[in-house]
Amino acid sequence: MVPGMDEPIIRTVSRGVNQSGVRDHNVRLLLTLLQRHGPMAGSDLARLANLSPQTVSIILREMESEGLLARGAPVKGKVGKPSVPMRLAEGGVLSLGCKIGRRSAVLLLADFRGTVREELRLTYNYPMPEPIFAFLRDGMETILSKCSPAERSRICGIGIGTPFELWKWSDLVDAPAKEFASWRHVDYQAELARFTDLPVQVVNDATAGCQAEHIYGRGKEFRDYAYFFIGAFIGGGIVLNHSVYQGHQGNAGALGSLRSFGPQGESQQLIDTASIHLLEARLAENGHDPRDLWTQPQDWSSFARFVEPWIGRTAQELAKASLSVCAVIDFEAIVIDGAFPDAVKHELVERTRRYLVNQDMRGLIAPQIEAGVVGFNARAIGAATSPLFERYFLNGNLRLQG
Amino acid sequence: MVPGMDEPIIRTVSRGVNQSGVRDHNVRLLLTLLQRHGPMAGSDLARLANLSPQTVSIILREMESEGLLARGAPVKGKVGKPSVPMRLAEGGVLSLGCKIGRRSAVLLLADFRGTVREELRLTYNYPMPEPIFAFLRDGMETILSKCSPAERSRICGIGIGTPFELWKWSDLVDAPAKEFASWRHVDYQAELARFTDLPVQVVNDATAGCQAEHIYGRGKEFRDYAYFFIGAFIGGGIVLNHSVYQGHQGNAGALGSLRSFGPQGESQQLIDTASIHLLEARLAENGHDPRDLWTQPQDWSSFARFVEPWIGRTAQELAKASLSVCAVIDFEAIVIDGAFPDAVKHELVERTRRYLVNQDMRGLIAPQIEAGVVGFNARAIGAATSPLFERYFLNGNLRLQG
DNA sequence: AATAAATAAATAAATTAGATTTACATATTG
DNA sequence: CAATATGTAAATCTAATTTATTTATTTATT
Repeated sequence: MVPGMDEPIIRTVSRGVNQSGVRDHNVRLLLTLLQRHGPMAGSDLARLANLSPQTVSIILREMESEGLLARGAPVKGKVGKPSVPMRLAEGGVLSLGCKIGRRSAVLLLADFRGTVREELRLTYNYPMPEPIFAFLRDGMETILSKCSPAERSRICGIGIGTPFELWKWSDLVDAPAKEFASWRHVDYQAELARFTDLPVQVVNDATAGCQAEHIYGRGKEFRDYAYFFIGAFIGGGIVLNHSVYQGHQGNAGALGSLRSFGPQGESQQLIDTASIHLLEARLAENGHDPRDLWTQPQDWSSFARFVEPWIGRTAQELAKASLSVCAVIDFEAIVIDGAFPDAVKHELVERTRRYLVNQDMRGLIAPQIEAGVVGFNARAIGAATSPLFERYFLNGNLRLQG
Repeated sequence: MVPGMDEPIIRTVSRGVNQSGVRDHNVRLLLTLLQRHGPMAGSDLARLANLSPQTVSIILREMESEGLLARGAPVKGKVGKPSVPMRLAEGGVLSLGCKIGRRSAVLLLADFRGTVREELRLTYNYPMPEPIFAFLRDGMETILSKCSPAERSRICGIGIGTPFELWKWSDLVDAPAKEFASWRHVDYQAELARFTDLPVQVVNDATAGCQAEHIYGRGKEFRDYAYFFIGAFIGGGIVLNHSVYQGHQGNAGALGSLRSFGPQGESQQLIDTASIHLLEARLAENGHDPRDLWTQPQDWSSFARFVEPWIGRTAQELAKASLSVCAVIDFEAIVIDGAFPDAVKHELVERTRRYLVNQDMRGLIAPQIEAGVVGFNARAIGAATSPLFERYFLNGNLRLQG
């Protein structure tokens, strides 16, 4: 049995449970445990899940016969019968992810272990619906044509990561306001339905990044954390109870909208004080081409003169923002990632930690400040996980539909 | 940790489900639905819970025979057999709640429909463990002695609502630092175990207020909201997915620690800029007795000269704080309550609404600003609900154990 | 080195819990 | 009286647990 169903129903608190619900839950639980902890024997899964070995055995054999799980080499060296570790099968489930950003859109195909199989990119001066949907249509055709029929049948959906209320961005991205307003009425489901039958999930782009870090990166280390993704504009995501929380309207973790203060004490938002577009502007002012930031993603050394003060300012803002979010939820950690070189990321994290200790922490529990590991493609990879969670994994928190 | 315990055990996502787990869930679900929606027929419950009428029937009869539910008069006037509305039985479950505050402690006995049966109060200049535990011991004896044996057996626990890290308050409450530090190592479970076998839950006081508003007040109207309780010091709680979220360490909703700014632009916390102790200080400066604020809880008209500007300042702070929290979670609403007259509360809410529209709301969804209805006793009533949730109601979010 | 004992894993068979389905009695409206 | 909805008894079904068995291995003993 594949745990998912044709018409995904929101799991509200107010839902009764019956036997098939139990099985669905337990199947998802075992898949989720294998995803989080890596290959494991049935006996270990039974202990971890608090299920009887027999129940686990039955579910594992079923999933194995469906091709979702693969059998590892028996582990010897301990007393007793050798255990057979089970793992998520390579290519057992595939999904598509798309990220729509300030400078580029990415479409990729990944499997449920996080391996990216194909990746396509479209760059632009500012995003517009028509070229992006054309890119998706052609891109999907390209990608699907490389898949065997068996592989194609294992693709469980496509996730789109896009900023919240993109249509309000026209001034930020120097796009003609009128033309740009067409984003307002874009219906992703409807547009994609023109050329694909796959289920479509729409997620906030930074929340998608958070999702990627959560399942393929450092997220598993923490129960509750806030995630900052610093791209052209800073965004965020939040994790509660080991699950990404999207929020009622999909706008939880809108960390770019946290209050901040400009140099003259005027009220600003984090997006105005801790984003790469500030660095772009500084480069442009000084006669450099800001697009080099994106074309040389792992080497910003030629701009060091501008990058250094930007890191300082950004770290200061992140330290304050970290405490603001910890007043709302007692996060264990703050995870910072972004579209910048690893060296920049680690310097930023280090300095944020140093600024943090100087803050007023009365009534708060200081969070750990940690660097994310997924990096550039986090948003697209995370978008691809949405269909997986919809059908195969367990998500403790409610999620949006569609 | 206060609202928590030494080793918090957590119900993780990673738990398998079996038949008895299913029954437990469904029983709690029906109780929770009756609590939230009021009396209802089995047929309605079945539709709402998405369970078969038969399942609901069996569970209802069982709970009725246990005395948890009572049968209402059959409802006629519609085609078909009249339906029999079932309701939470008066006194079906009882619990104790205690709030420890700046100026007073309260102990009360309530039933699971929210009716307060007994209420005792202890006032002091500042809270200290010994007199408070003595008050609890004597108070419980007083209250229990008025109960029949049957009633006593229906008391399912005691909840304690107390501020986080109380021992750090000595300067705020003008208590001798050394003596006050004894709060640090207080173990509520152990202290109460000296004179009662009831299970003890410790919760943050403002979170308890939130819990009370959530189940007996306006909370049911919203799926996600932040709650401010303005007492001597401001505190908060948060609700996600129709359930109070306490957080990993019990310190979620530490809204008093939100960043704010003093008159000279210096960094402060909301607790310093939006609490009743500011008003107390102003009264004291002007030769009034600040304790009158607490002894005349429904009439502050004699201090109008000071109350009026305090409301203005507080509303301004609340408006900013509201948006800060909405950047973390896309709350539908902000609910404001406190230990002040209803007239003050409504003026505060009204003015917060007006200030809100002048804020920078880019990237955010404006929350509704609403007044809570539980008021003064919210924290103690809410504390009493903790044992109820532990045993009888459904809480979508994980909670701390112990 | 050969063999027996102990241990852990995996699974088949029997049992059990609790949900759903089916069928029906009942009380009401129109 | 027909239609309709509620509420429950009996039968059925799903998926869990429990009990018992097989299997592969390590460890101790001869």
